Amino acid sequence: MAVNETKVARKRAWQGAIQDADDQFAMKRQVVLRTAAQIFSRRGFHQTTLSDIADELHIAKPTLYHYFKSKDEILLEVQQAAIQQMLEAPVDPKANGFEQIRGFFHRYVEMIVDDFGTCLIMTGVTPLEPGNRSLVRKGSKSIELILRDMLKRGVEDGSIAPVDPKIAAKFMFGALNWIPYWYRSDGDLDVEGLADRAIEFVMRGLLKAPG
Amino acid sequence: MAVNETKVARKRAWQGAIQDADDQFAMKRQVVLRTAAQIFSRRGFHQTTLSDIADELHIAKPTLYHYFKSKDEILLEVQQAAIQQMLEAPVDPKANGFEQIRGFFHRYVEMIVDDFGTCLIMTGVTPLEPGNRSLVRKGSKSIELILRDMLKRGVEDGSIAPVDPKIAAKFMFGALNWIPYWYRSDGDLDVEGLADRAIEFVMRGLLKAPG
DNA sequence: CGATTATTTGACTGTTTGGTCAGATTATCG
DNA sequence: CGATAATCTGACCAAACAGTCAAATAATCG
Repeated sequence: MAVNETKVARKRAWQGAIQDADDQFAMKRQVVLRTAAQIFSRRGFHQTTLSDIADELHIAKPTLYHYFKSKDEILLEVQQAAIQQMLEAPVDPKANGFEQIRGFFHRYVEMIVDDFGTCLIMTGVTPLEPGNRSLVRKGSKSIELILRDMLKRGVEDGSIAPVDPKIAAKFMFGALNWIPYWYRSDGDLDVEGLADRAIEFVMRGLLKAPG
Repeated sequence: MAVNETKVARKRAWQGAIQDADDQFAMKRQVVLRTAAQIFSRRGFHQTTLSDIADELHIAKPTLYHYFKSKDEILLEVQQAAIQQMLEAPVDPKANGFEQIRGFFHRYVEMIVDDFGTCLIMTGVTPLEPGNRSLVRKGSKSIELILRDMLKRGVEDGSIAPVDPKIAAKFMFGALNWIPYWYRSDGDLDVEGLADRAIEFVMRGLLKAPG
């Protein structure tokens, strides 16, 4: 049963059965973050108590405070992880706009179906305290600006049709950001297939010569 | 100042200055729902206290319980209102799939930029208690099925390109559902303009003969 | 007017839950 | 082993907040 496998894996991860891990502390933090991200996404931030997270990990609530200073910090780190995954992705500087955009969306879909990315979208930034909220907003904005620049580049180098980068980016992100609300990775469509479909849908409007 | 105008209007509405209204009770309920929807969308359901809503209306918290039996019921009615707005919209049975879809999206954009629709999307159903959550999910599903049927019709009557109605609908709704997260009706783009852009983006993938 | 009903509210309660803390347990290492 | 540090936890606290209730006020109507 998949559920029990997950539980076993989680317990093993927590107890440090993975021998070659050097930094237990950092590793356990990661396990907390992943678990929290999953529960936050499923039940919502405010419907999830710290005890819920602790129970899932078979530890006591105060133990969480050994690794994080607040519930808010947990959510912040989850979301920052998702954002960083996008920001540190390499971009081929030699590719034209169209190709860069396709690569960008491929990474974006992968990011967003991951626990952290899903939590970034489904939980949103509203639960965060103002300071942290601004941080995440800033990160999200950076990601958006990357796409906008690629769109501009594509229009200029003629690899895509002339579009308003601001508006186009909004609709495109919308189509992709909604994925966590309906996509289940255990269904017919695997992540690769999803990415293909998503890219096809979202980029059709960018084609110059129709086909 | 727009804010103060809103406040005055709200107070007037509450106090029943609108003379020709017959049913004060029903009217005040509506005012509560609109106000709640706005605050829920802005701050999130759990960040909004009933006192917040009451304060905005210049009434006391217990007064709200004269009109609604719980916070949950308020959210439920807000979301049901949005859904009903879509479900009761007329569909031209003589139009082909393409035209029906365009009309559908136009109404959908109007619904979603409204307080109720925005709250439906931004607050989501997770805060609702299970029974009510199912109700709203069911309504949303009905809306989705309407679009799917139109897509199927369009493919069959040849007015749109052959697409998988299920997947296409998901991406299309995504692009539109994300609107509340970025669109401000007080900016350059008015609702009509937004609807045009949205429909253009979302329907480009449905065009058979390109152009 | 007086009486009946609808509307409103100040004061209160019960519960939930994020967060704390002192002490227990376990691991590390000289 | 013994001591020092890291990890973990049971018991507790304080604040926030949905919801209650008895009583006050306002509206309706004979």
